[in-house]
Formats: sequence, structure tokens, C-alpha cells
Amino acid sequence: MTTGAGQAAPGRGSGAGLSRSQVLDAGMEILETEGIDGLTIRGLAGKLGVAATAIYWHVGDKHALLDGLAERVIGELGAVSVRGRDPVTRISSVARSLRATLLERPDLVALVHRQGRIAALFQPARRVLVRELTAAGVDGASAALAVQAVLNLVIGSVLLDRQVERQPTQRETPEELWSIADAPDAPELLEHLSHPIDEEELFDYTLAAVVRAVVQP
Amino acid sequence: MTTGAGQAAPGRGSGAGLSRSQVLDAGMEILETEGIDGLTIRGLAGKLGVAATAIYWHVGDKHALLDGLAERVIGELGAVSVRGRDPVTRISSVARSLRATLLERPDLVALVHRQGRIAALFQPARRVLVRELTAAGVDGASAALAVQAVLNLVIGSVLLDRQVERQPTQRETPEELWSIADAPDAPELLEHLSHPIDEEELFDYTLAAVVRAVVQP
DNA sequence: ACCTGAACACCGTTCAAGT
DNA sequence: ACCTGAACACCGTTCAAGT
Repeated sequence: MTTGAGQAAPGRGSGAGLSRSQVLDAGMEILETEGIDGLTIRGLAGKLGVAATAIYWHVGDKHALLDGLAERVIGELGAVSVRGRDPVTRISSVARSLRATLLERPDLVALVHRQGRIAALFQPARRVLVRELTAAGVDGASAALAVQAVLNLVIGSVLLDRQVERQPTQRETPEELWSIADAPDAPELLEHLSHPIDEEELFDYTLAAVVRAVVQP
Repeated sequence: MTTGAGQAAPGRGSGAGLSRSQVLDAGMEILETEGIDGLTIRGLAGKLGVAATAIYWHVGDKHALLDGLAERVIGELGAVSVRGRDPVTRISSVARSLRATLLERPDLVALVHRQGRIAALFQPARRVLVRELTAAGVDGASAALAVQAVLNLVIGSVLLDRQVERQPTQRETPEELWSIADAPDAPELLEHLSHPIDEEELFDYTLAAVVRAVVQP
């Protein structure tokens, strides 16, 4: 009733009756095995043993289907854990745990992003971060800003994960990308530039810089 | 010859002969007017007055077409400008100018992201940042890390632009999202949380924190 | 070398019709 | 209320055939 087409909750199945949640269950399964391109109305209906048009009755069109699935992902992946004693540790732990969770399902996060529901995905983390920042003595406009800064770091890190190296069909090796002219008299830097960076190290580095700036202004 | 299917460069048009670059030109036009979902092989062929199969000859299949278009975007949007005297100002100006350029065409950036070519898009900026950091006395592993940290901020900011508020079909108003329990005794914070944040201010805030951490370790 | 036409195997969506 | 079948208007892609 929140988003779908069916105006009344189907109730507990009257025999062989299909329900909205059963459709979303099956959709979720296809999404995780075949990927988002493998999820089709017809394929979903086939998996459920009904005509394609039955999907329209229970969840609406494809956009509504994706919205419903995004909502599930939000419920499943939005949770965060906090640990540590001082504010800096606790805030960092929220960011790191959320990042770790989301990195296990990058395609599901991409779906939420595609549906424009990232804000909803982050709402639990936002609440926790607000609490921690308040406890650390930060509030007002700078607290609101700080929360979003930390969360942007997380989602940016997840959306860009594994993006860095995928150079399709191109033979641009790192050796070609960087020449001695780019870093004269700095062979060590050149060496580091030509190797893929450790994404977790990068995240921790940036996070530390931001959290430090947030807590001690 | 870099990516496409045609093995020899078509040369200058022999009369009515179609060329790879003409196809990409038309593709680019459709991309900017109709969006990525409006770009189809058949529609592209129709615009050029040829059969759909002619596209396959010149650029290959749809993936190759999108790759070719991404390559164009990389060439057009990758450039950066540097201004300012001190390192902090110059590094920040690179990040801000790149962000501003990319924000004008978020859908084109999304295409580059989709095709896994973000690294290529950022290569010019990387070169400039490496130079500036070296001049500022930063090098080795921390310079490589710092460059990527700044660039991740930029792309994250662009990919998330306008994502924050899009709450589709849902009636979750900010008033419902946040209750007094989330920020007890802090009405000012609550006020800020319920309003959409200024994305540019957020970017500048985070960028300043990172650049500061980078230049003065 | 370059392009067409026909064909195949898919899509999402609508709508009248059934029970 | 719930579901089917047929139909429409699309897709991307392959392949034999033309010039």
C-alpha cells in the first residue's frame, strides 16, 4: 500500500494466491543471482509460474518493482554498529562498519542509488551520527554538515569501489599512463602512482582527516 | 581502430560514406537531448538515415558505442584549470573547477562511471595534482594517496548531486524523518537536519579538511 | 569495404476477457 | 479481487545477400 498498485493488502494467501511480498522475494533472488539486467518482468513471472501481467497487479510496473526492491535493500543494509569509547573512534566505527556492509553488495547499493533512495539508506546512520556528534559537543549547522560529509565519504567509496582499474579493451598500462616527466626526480612517487591504491587505506586516510576536522574545529 | 569494429580508418568520406566519428557525433547528440535511455541503435541509425546494422560496421555493438561516447566525454570534460599562489589554494582550485565542469553534465559523468572509465576521466587532473603536491613538498605513498583522496571527493560529490532529496512517491517529509528524540535540547540542529544541505558548502568543507591534512601532515 | 533486409529472440506495457 | 492471453510497439543482434 505504500508504493504498489494493489490498493488493499492481499492478506494471508487464499490458497494459491500470490502476494506482493512473494513477488519481491523472487525479485530479490533474481537480482542477487542474475544481476539487475537479468531482472525482467517476464522472467520474474516465469519464476513464479504466473503470467507477466500478474506482476503488474501486485507491484505495478518495472519502476515500482525496482522501488520495492530498493526499499528492501534499505531495510537490510541500512543498519549500523557503533563501538569504541571516545567520539572520534565511535564516529569512525560507524562509517567503517557501514562501508563494510555496503561493500559486500555493491550492486544492491547501485540499485538504491539508481532509484534515488540513498538518503533513506543512510537514515539509521544519520541518527547515530547525530547522537555521537552531539555527545562530542558539536551541534547546529556544523553538525548537520559533518554528518553528511562522513556519509558522502562512505557512499563515494562504495560507488567507486573497483572502478579504478577497469580499463576495458584499452592497452593503457600504468607504465604508459605515467611517464618520468610527471614526477621528475621522484621515482618513488612514480612507483606508487603506477600501482593500484589500497582502497581501504584511502578511505581510512580521508575519514581520519574529516573526522579530525569535525570534532576539533 | 582503438576500440571499434572497423579495422581500418574509414578515411575522409568517399561521397556518402558514413564514418565512425559521424556516428559518434550523432550518438552524442542523442545522448544529450534524449538521455541514455533514449539512445538506441535503431534510433541512432534512423537519425543518420541508414539501416540499424550499419552502426555495427562502424562502431560495433551497443557496449562499444557507449565506450566510444565515454571516450569523447573523457576528452571533453577531463580538462582542469589551476589558479592561486599557495599550494592549498591551487590544489583546491583544481578540485573545484573539475567539480564545476562535471556538475554541468551529470548524465555524461554517469555514463563514464557506468563504463568504468572514471580513472581515465581523471587522468589530466591527476597529473596536475601530482605536480602541485610535489611542489608543496609531498611525495611518495602519501602523495599518491592524497591525489586519489581529493579526486574521490570530486566524483563522489558529482555522483551524489541531487540524490539527497529525491524521495519518490513516499510522503516522508523531513518533519517525519526527524523527531525531537533525535536531537534532544538542540532545536537548532533539528532545524538544520530537516532542511536540505548546501552541496557546494558541504564539498568545500570536506575538501578543506582533506587538503589541510594532506599539505600539513 | 560498406550497407541493406529479413529474421530471431527478446523486452515493457495495455487491455479486454475470464473466474 | 485476481489472473490470463493476445496484441502492440519497441529493443539488440546475427547473417546472408547485395554493390
